Amino acid sequence: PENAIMASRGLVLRATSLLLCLLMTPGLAWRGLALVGRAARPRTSRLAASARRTWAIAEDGRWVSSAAATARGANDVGWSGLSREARASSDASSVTDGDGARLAAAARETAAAAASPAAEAARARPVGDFTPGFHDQEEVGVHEVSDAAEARRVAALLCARDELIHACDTEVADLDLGRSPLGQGRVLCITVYSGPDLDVGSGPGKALFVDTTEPGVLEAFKPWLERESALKVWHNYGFDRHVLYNHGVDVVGFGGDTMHMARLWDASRLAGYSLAALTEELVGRAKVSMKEIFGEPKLRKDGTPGKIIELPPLDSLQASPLTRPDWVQYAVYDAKGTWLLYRELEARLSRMEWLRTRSLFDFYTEYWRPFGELLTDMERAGVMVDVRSKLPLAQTRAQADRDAAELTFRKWAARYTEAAWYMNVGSGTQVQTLLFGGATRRNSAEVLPLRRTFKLERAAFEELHVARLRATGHAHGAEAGAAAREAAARAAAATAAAAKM
DNA sequence: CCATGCCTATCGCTTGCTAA
DNA sequence: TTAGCAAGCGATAGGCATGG
Repeated sequence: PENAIMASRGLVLRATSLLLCLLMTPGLAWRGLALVGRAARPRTSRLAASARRTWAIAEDGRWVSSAAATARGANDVGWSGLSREARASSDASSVTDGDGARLAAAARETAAAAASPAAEAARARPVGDFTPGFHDQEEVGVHEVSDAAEARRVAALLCARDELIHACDTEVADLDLGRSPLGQGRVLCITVYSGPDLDVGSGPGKALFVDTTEPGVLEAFKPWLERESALKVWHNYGFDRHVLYNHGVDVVGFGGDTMHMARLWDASRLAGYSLAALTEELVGRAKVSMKEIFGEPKLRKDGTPGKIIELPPLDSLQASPLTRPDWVQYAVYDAKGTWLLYRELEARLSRMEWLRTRSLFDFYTEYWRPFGELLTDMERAGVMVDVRSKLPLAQTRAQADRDAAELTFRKWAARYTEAAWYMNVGSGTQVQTLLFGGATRRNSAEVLPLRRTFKLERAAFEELHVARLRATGHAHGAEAGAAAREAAARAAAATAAAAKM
């Protein structure tokens, strides 16, 4: 249709998980039901809780968690100051080898030692049961690909290893997380882990860090990414496929999506389906978030660090020699995590029966995997919406329907509590008070308040009041307006009186 | 001493989301 | 479908400096 324009790609993207839910077989639905009882298990593991902790440096130079630091009154020894120092010494020791994480850790230790001689002893056994964040993580061996010639060489080697399953991930800059990755986002790097056997010249079992900000590198990898017979597994394939498509790379050779596989394995996970949660739980591999590794406290006007942690632009984390080693480790860690998770989920699904003689992994391979590929095609195409003629009509109709439903609700609610006529029907808190005020929570002794007071804009009040008078047939036209103003004045006087008390 | 302005932190409520 | 969570936002409290 000539007037139709493309819209709502985000809508399609969001429909992905819903569609996957709809695909559930009866067997799966039953499984989901049975798992509800698991809700009682601890939501957060000890590891996850520790990873979320922030760290400070005490006067004696030792690392302490923020809670402990506050208790000692040591939280004023700003850790951002130390972090800068650490980076300065990391710079001084010339970051040239790929051994970034260890180097940065050493730099931090140097800085800590400089802060106090007592730190030397403390360094061997840090306060608490773990060392700070990121450097707890296993270090992944890396083969860096940073120029076109090397990219061509490595991509050719990959093309010769179609028997392997290659786990891939990307890091992306210039992305608005609230919007679809189609048409926005710049791929900074691709990371690949193909198992312990692949050796591209620097030894077996290395992960690849492919720097796509260098000219010609992505082009050199394009043939492998577009190679149907090279099976690549991802965590949330759609996202990576779309951002790569922005660069003219049409990824095919879909080997699997660990997010979808996890959904098939357990469709009712309270912890969700993030790579971090799944790898921690299924392969016992903790992950520290980007914000915790690279976040810096926002400086207040007076220069002292504030409480808000900000993430620098991601392209600068990759480009700066101070952060690049940690960045490479971070990126590669996810690719290896995806590979490990794939293997684990393959094993778990293979142990689950489907059609008596077959397994849920067969089901995944035969149905969900091709459907996963199809879904990304659908997302790419989007949904045609006739914005000029159909959409305004649909909107008008939807709004009228909603207004009518709201009026019905107000009439009903006001029969029980007069003030409910004026409530914000979109507020969960207000609806909760109306329906459950005075009730006791199932899991605790807490009793929901029987009565709560909510603020209301004068204009909104007047509008609702007019609607109320109209609905109850007490007044019409100008009369209603006058009544509303009167009521508003009464309400304002009451509020003022209450404020004085 | 008080008023004022600027700033940050925090609170309560709404909203959107369940991935990245 | 649902509960629970967290981001975002406006309102507000409180710290601090300045100025009369």
